[in-house]
Amino acid sequence: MCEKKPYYISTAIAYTSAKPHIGNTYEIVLADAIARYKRQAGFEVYFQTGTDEHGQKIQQKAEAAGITPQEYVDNVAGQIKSIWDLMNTTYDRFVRTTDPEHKEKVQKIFKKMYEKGDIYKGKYVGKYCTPCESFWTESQLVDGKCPDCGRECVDAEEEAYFFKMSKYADQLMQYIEEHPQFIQPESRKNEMINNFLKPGLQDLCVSRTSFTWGVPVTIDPGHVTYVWLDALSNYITFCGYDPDGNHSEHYKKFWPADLHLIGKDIVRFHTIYWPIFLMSMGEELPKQVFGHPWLLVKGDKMSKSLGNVIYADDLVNLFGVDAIRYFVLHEMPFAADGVMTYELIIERINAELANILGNLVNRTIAMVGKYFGGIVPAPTAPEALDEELKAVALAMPGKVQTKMNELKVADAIDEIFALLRRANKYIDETAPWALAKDESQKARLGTVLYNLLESIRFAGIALEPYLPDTSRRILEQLCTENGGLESLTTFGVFESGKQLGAGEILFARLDMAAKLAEIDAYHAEKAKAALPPVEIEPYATETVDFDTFCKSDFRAVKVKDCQPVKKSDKLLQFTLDDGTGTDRQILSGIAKFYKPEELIGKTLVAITNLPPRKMMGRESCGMLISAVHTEKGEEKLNLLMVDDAIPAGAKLC
RNA sequence: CGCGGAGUAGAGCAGUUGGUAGCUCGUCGGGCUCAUAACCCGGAGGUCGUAGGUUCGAGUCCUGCCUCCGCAACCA
Repeated sequence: MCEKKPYYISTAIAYTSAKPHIGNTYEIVLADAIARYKRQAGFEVYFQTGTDEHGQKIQQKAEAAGITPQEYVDNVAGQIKSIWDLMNTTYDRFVRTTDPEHKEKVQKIFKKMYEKGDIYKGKYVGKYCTPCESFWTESQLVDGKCPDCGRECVDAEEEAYFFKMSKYADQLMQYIEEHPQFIQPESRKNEMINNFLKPGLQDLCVSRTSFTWGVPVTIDPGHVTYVWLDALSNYITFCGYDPDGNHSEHYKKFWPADLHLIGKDIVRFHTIYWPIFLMSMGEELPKQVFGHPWLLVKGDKMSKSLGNVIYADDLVNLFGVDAIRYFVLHEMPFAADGVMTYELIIERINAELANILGNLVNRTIAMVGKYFGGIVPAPTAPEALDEELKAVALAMPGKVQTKMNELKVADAIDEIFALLRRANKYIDETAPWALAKDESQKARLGTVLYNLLESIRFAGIALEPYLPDTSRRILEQLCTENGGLESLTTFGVFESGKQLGAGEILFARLDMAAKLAEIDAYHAEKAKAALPPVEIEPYATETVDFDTFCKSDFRAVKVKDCQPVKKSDKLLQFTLDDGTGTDRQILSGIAKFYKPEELIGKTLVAITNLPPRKMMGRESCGMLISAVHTEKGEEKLNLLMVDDAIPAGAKLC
């Protein structure tokens, strides 16, 4: 047995500024599907993911939260890892750029580049917004003013280290031309060449002095390493690269990476800066960078301001892991952005997972139970009709391989579903229920069911990279092991004579309206839980002078009678004893909070010298005083009730 | 004229070197009853964004125009 071929796949490391949404999560699921497939195809896979934890934004967020940056990133990195785990992803290593070993290596890399002359000290010239303490480029300014605060910016400069990008431009251009697969998809490659390489690369500023949360530059205290130099290095520092040259066996085996899987928004960093950094270090370049498209919600980019952010954990709660894996993997085109809506998810689950896959497995197992007592029959009576089904099954693994080698995961899944569709058709063609009525057709019936079970086994194994949990459940129902792709070279490997169980529903059909209502309720509940427990009105910033305050005549009043006001769902009508001997009538919009009868006899507080006002045709002379606050987003009100020992009419001052 | 991509059936998409327009969903009709009202078959629905050109023949090649989108260099 020859040694397995290595395959190194990475995702971009996630920036720990906030919890990742389903669009971010798509990347790890896609990488996982590829990694699982490569393992299945016999590669020794190294799958690395993790978090990018430095930068000004994180420092600011931590300050705002009143915690240290390290505490902040520990928390977010934990959230990210738990979502990766929830999605059932099989990364081999989860790396974090705050790892001391990584930081030390980055420092050495920086120094090495500096000593080589690729990094030099210069001056960064730009626009500076003094109140914001931020540098901006001309192009970032909005109408010549700070994009953050809108105030004037001034010309300013600061010391900084620059990387000589142009030195390696020709070399990179040549690499891109000689390796047509390097940048995928093609349109991104054109973008990079035309927008960046052809006009000529400018030197890149690779240090910052405006904040401290980063990898310190050893040769010049006060400077921290540019986050991209820090972040991109993760692909080698955690793989066993040693700036001093004593690389680990792991590094020698896996570098250069076979695939950096990243979002299309950061293609530039991975196909220009990163290769050039590697050239400077004298290391080989990754074989391929794939800038995957984005997952849009109803055609819009997910963003907090649009309020359309969808998180993976919520989706998993609502639909289950494999349904969501299936959706993102199958619904995303290779190069264009994919669209996600709840309606679409439900449609896909019903039409494909429940109807085509789940129902096929279920009806087949049910027939084996009904006609053979659950014992797997032997295929003793083949007919010409069977050949087409067998041919589709046997061709499927090769078709999947072709698609997966092009990273066309959605198309690969379609190839497996083509077999499932063909199997459903085969049932119709052979009509097992008709064969069952004729005892002389028993062997033929058994053969038909065997062919179906074997086809399901093919699909079950092939689905493992995409729907790992479902794959396992299918094979469990067939009482067989996952024999890997090598068990899919012959049709007829499935063992007959075994006793199968009753079978279980793999994916239940969802009722569109009911599920959408459930989703609404879920989000409403969640939104409520996220609201602050108690919220109070902001304090008045204006002062009121003492004389003005004294003009308000507050009195203790006793409730003689209280009645709801007809045709009003808010108002209560109070008859009050205010100590004058004449009843005072006040209307108050608190019916939502109190029942009239529970207030009779209580001693309340009212302001009595407001001008009388008509409400619903009745006069209100004054206003009852209440305390108001918000609880879990809900308005709460409590009438101010005072000691019953206080006589009616007593003045409050 | 900054660069690039896209415009094909109600929706989402395929259409390699130019040779009779396909797939999935939806919709309508039929079949079947093993199964999760599922599965199977069939129909309707497109002047392939637009105007020209090359050609015996253009969704495919060329040119102009319209619309949408991505990128445009230190916001990581």
